[in-house]
Amino acid sequence: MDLFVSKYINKIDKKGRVSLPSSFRNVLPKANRNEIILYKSIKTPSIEGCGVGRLKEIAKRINNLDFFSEDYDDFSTSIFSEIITTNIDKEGRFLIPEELKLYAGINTEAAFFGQGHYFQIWEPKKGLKNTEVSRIRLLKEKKSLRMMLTQ
Amino acid sequence: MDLFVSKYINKIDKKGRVSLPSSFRNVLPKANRNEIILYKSIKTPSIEGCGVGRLKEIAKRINNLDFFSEDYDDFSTSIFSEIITTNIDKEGRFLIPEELKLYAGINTEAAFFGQGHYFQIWEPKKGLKNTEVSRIRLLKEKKSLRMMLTQ
DNA sequence: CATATACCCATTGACGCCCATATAATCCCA
DNA sequence: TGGGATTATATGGGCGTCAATGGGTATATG
Repeated sequence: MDLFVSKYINKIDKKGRVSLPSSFRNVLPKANRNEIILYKSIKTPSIEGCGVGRLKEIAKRINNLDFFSEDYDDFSTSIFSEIITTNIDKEGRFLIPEELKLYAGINTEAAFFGQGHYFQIWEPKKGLKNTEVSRIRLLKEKKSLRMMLTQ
Repeated sequence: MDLFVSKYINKIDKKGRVSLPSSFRNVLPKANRNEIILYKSIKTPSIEGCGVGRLKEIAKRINNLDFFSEDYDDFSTSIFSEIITTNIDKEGRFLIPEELKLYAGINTEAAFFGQGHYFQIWEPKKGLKNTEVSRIRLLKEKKSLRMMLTQ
């Protein structure tokens, strides 16, 4: 599987280390399997992460926005200037920078949520709440979640 | 046959393993015959499953949504983070995650129902009950449909 | 020199792999 | 065509490996 899927809740130890779920590590290209990038999610109090290869994709997305719009500046500033690269140790663990932990309200545990080509890291309770709200919003709006899944 | 059809009731052993019915295994592409994805059914207290190929389809579809829209987040959260991939061992067995077993009320036995391009896993009694209710509903609708047509 | 980070090793529990058996299905040949 | 032999499937259990976690120590970096 070459997508980030499922969710995991891992502990943060005294040194601040947390294991990137094994299935997430396997998504990273064999070449750069010991490095990921992290940045603040724009729309939620969470951290987003992915392999370094994904940077190009993000750049493309932003490039597709209207160059003269405020969004363009906002996104490119908030995302690019805030991106942090972090190394994964031999055991598959990495450090979440203090600033990002604060932003996401993370303390002793981190919840990893697969999002396909990237993933999110949440304070567990907030993350689970968010999933629920997301699902309810989709069902309420009668958006065809079912079609997405079954057709 | 490249469709999931028929129904089977299999035991869950002490280790939590259950055999994926042989005919279901044969539906999976030879390439990814040792991995399936599972997720909570939206409308019923059951688990739905299918091969990983479907997941890639879904990923493609979500990726085509506006990256910065709320829908994008909702879909990718509700789908990717809720999907669980699980491996099938040499004997054709797999583990049903605890969370999904709870959702479906499954304990010692699992009932597999073919649904064409995907399948459902039920607590046996609930599953049989559901087929019956389904059948009755269908008959009722047929009846009223016929009345509509002939009156 | 002090703090932070990387590397090494250890522990625990879960999971995958292997082997075994019983029952059912299929085959094959007289 | 009948009946024994072979194969497949569902199931059970032992055991090694790996993932998640904890901690000690070296190294780096300012």
